[in-house]
Order: sequence, then C-alpha cells, then structure tokens
Amino acid sequence: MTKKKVTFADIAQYTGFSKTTISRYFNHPDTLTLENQEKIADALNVLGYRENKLAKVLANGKTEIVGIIVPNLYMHYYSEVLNQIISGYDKYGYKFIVFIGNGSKDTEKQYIEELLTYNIEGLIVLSHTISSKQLASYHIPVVTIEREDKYVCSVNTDNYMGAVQATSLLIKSDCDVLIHINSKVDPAVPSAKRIDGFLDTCRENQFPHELVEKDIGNTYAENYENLKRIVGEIEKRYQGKKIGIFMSNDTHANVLLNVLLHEYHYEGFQDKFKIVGFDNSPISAQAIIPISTVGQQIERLADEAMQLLVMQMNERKKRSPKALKKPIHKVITPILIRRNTTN
Amino acid sequence: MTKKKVTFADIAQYTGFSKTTISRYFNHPDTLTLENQEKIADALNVLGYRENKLAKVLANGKTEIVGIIVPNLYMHYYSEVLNQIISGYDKYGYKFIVFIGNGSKDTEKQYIEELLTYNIEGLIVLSHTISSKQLASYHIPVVTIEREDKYVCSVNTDNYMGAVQATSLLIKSDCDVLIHINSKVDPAVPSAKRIDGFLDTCRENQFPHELVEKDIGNTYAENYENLKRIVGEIEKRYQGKKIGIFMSNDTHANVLLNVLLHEYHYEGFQDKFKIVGFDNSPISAQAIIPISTVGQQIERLADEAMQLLVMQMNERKKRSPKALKKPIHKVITPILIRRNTTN
DNA sequence: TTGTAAGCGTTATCAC
DNA sequence: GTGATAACGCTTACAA
Repeated sequence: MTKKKVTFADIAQYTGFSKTTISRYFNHPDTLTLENQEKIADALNVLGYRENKLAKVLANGKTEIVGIIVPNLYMHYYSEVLNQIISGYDKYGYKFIVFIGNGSKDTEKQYIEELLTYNIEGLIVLSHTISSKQLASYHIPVVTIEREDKYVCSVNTDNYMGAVQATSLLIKSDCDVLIHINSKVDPAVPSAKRIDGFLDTCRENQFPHELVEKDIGNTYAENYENLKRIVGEIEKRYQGKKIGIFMSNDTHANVLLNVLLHEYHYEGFQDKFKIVGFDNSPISAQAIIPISTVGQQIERLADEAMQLLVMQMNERKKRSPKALKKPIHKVITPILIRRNTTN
Repeated sequence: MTKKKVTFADIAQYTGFSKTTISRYFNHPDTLTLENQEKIADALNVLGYRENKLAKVLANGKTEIVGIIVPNLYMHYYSEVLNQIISGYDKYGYKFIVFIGNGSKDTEKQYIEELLTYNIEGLIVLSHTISSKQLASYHIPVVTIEREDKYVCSVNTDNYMGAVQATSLLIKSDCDVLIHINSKVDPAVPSAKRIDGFLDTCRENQFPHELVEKDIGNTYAENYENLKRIVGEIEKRYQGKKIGIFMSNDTHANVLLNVLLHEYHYEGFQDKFKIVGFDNSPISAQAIIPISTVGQQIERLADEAMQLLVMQMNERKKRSPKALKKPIHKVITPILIRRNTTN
C-alpha cells in the first residue's frame, strides 16, 4: 500500500494547511485549534504517515542516538551491562548503535569516527583500549563504565568495598589464612582496587595473607592447569590450615572449585577451603557448589551511566552549554552474596 | 578546535571549487584531475572535515543501518549471536541499532516503528513475539534466526540433525534406554525439530525411549527441584538400566548433572547416566564434569543471516527491485561436541 | 493561530 | 572535468 513515503507536503496539501502547521502539530500541538489538530490527525491516518527522524535530525541536530563500545559479549558481565543500558530506551528514549571492540585501538577509534558521522549525541565506553584523554578529545558527552576514567565521566563499582566485604566474609568463615588470586592489573583500572581492599582488610585485622599476582590464562584448560599448580603450592605452604581464597572473578572461582573437587577429592573440602568470587555471574549460582560472590549492581550501574550521559547531552542542547569543569565519577556499592562456599 | 562543523560549502570556498565537485571527490574521484584531487584532499585535512552521513542519507536514502531485535542477552546463545552479527560490521559495513525485546508484542512493534523512522535498511529478528506474517508486512528486508519464519527469510540450525547426533551418541555410549527432556514447544519453532530427531532416531534403531515434555521452570532452584523429581521417577522406572538423557539445552543439562552428583552421590555416576546437552554454552565446558553437547555454529549462523539480508538490501537499491517470490530459508548443520558425560 | 521562506549537508540532474 | 540548481523531509525565525 504505502508505495511512496508520505511527507509533510502531502499532509499539508491534503489538509489545506502549510508544512509549518503540520510541523507544529507535532512539536507544539497546543498552538493549534483542537479542530485543526483533529483534521491533521485524521489526515495522518488516512495517508499513513510515518515520521522521518533523519530529516528531523538534519534540521535540528538531535539524533537521539548513543554509541556504545563493549569489549566483547562473551563475558556475561558485559552482555548484562549492555542489556541494562539498551533497556534504558524505555526510560530515556535514546537508541543505541553498538560496536564490539576487538582490542585494537585503531579499529576502535574508527568505530568512534563512524559513530560521529551519524551525529550520535553521546558515547558509552566499556572497552579499555582508548585512553580517557583521547575520549575527552572528541568533545562529546562520554561516560565510561569500570575502566580508566581520569578525563571523562564514569560509573564504577566500589571495588574496594567489594573486596573488603569478600575478605571479611572469609575471615568470618573461620579461615586461618587468606589468599587473593588476581592477574596483574593496571592501577588506573577500577578493579585494581580489589587488591587494595583485600590487603588493607587483612592488615587491619592483622590476618595472615598472601597475594598471588599471576595471569592464569584465557581458556578453561589453561585456568585449570594454572590454578591446580597454584593450589598445590598454597596447600604445601599452609598445611593443616583452613584457607580462604578470594578470586578475582566467578569464572576463575568456578575453575578453582572444580580443581579442588577433582584433584583433591575434598568431599568435605569445605572444612579446608573457603571461596569467594566476584561478579555474581550465572556460573556462580550454577556451579556444583553455589559460590559466594560479590555482585555488581549492574542495573544501577547502567542507569547511573545513562543519567550521567543524559545530563551532559541535555546541557549541550542549551543555548550556552557549559562544559563540566571536572568529570563526574559515580560509585556503586556492590552486594555480597553468601552462598555455599563460605559459612 | 573544530568549533563548527566543516561542510562541503567550506571546502568549496577554500578550494575554489563548487560543492558538486567536492561531492564528486568522494563519490566519483576518477572524474577529477589528480591535481584537483590532491587540492581537495589537502583542504580536507587543513579544515578537519568529517562526513555527515545523515545528510547523505537524506539525499540518497542509504542509512547503512540495520535493526536487530533480540529477546534478551541473559542467555549466552543470544549474546553470542548478537556478538557475531555486530562483528559483521568489519565485513559488510552495516551499523546496528539494537533493541531488547521484553516479550510484549506491542512494545516490540513499537521498536520496529522506531527503527523505521530511522530508515533502517533491514531488520534481523531473533525474538519470537511478532509473527513472520507481521514482519513481512513491513515490506523491508528481514531475516529471522531460529524462530518461526514462514513468511520471511531465515537462518536456522539443523535442529533435527543435532538431535540425531545427540541421540546417536547416547546410543553409542552403551545406554539401555534414552530420555529426552524438553518443554512443550510450538511446532513452528525450529527447535521443535529436536524432539522429532530424537524420536525418529530411537524408532529407527528400535531403541527403548521416553519423551518427557515438561516445563521445568525459570530459575536454578526450580530447575533443580523439577529435575530432581523427574530423575527420581525415571530411575525407579528403569532400575538397573543405563540411562542416556538428551537435555534441551546446556543450562538444564548442567542442573541435571548437579542433581545427579548431589542427590545420588554417583561418584561413578558415569556408569549409570550419560548426558548430552544443546548449545555449547560456556557452562557446558565449565561444569564440574564437562558436558557433551550439540554446538550451534553461531558464527556461520550470523554470517549467513547477514548475507541473506545484504542480498535483499542490495536488490532493493536497484532501479527495478524484484521482491523474492518465496522467502529463502538457510539451514546450518550443528556440530557434536564430545566431552565427558558420554563415552 | 497560521504561513513564508530560509536553512540543515549531502546527492543527482542537467548543463557547459 | 566542472558548476548551477533542485531535491531529500523537516525545523525555525520572522511575518501576518
């Protein structure tokens, strides 16, 4: 039916009004008589009008589109954040063009360039490759989530607090010594605070502890072998002691659990080992023994990010926009989730 | 620096050419002298030009934007499909506006309407709520993935073949009786073929079997309780027999595994039960005993979908576009992944 | 309350 | 090879 597109011109002709009046019907309906509003409304139906946002954008500059760059969707954390952000459409009305970073700084910059050609109003960045300084240089509203954020607005989980919660839980679980296994993390990345939180809590409580800073690989098999070795060493070092292990994420916590179950046949390994993970990803709940973990409040993380972005985008639409003097950094407290790998 | 946007007009003025020539520089560079090409290239750099795709779109209608509607990103299968499709940007150049269906037909229709106002060139649909008839009525290129697809182009996994592979593997694993646990599935949905594949294979081999068609809930706890009960009944019914269970997906296969391990203390439960899942989701590899499964070739699924869509979109750009007489349905063969829950 | 006309930044159609 | 000029569909002063 709708062969050609119906435009304001068609409606104007049909109703006898001018294009301007049709435009006003959409943007300032109250400036028309009710009668005329109805006339136009009828015409819209009869002709089967569908608005053309692109034409609108060309005229007023508001795309209502936000760009997102995620490192990957393989990790549940990222897909859940993406999920929550995109679902924000219902609340904020912004649409999202999504790019998946492939780790290369240059291609990610290209992605941003491409997004800019579409006049996106703002950008949400979860990938780590592009520095916040670089991001700031684009002079568009930006919010980063859980990454280096010196020069741009950001939302982060309170990783320090999360680590404190995890460590405290292990202490309360009657452990004799505490271990934190993590890869070497750039101190500028928020998750580096997990290490600080662990160390500080142990020290404050004058609790025996050890930090194992080692990259344990990217595949399940690599993780398994590396953790098997690490656990072997730890066990030797702390014979007869009850060991609490704070893992940097749930995926690794689960591998650790499997290692202990398989290699050490601890049917009652719970007497010997306690485990806390991080992220509250599905695996932590689905593991053979549900794993205690620190859950990021992803829904809030996403919502705060959108609020921060919307604020910047609105400011920009004002007659005399004022850039923020300082980037705003929001922090979301994580929630400790007690399951079966701790008391 | 780049206070105001640099337009063709600016470049034209700077170089002394007309806007037309600048446009030609981008679209038909070979019709300019090399000398002039360089002049313009220089100007572009000096002035810091960035193209405006929206203006371009208004003039020629090609947005290079495709809409995607996914039911959720909680299930790894969907996030992985999304991942692969979006990554197709590097190959096909299309950008993606993503919506997450919330199960309501009306809101998903609204999403499509919104996408249409942006003149998207095509649509990829993974969510199940909107009928293919309805989708076809929008008269834009559409491809669906693993869902009802009567009136539109689609790409699906060969679910029947996957079920045949899974069932055969269980037979080869020396089982005495085969069980398939699945919820009640609409026969129009491709995954319904898994049931057919199971039943046909059992019958052809004259193998004892049973189909358990039951909804086992949406949470881990529900899954656990339901499967515990189901397994209890099955065990009673087939005492002393080796039971092969084909689960409809890996998440449930993992719960089943945990049930068997916990409730039945089958250290050597492998002698009694064999399990095959479906999807090759991360959990199948990370489970305490890695689970054999049928893996969908998601990368191919996504790529075929894009090819099918690009084909339709290109046809539409021709002077006299010809609509397809019949929708095209592509089928991708899944791959059996043998791990430790089968021989 | 409504209309006129000039943009918004490109592309396409003619001319020259 | 290059340049006017008219679209593309809508918004927005400025008038009336």
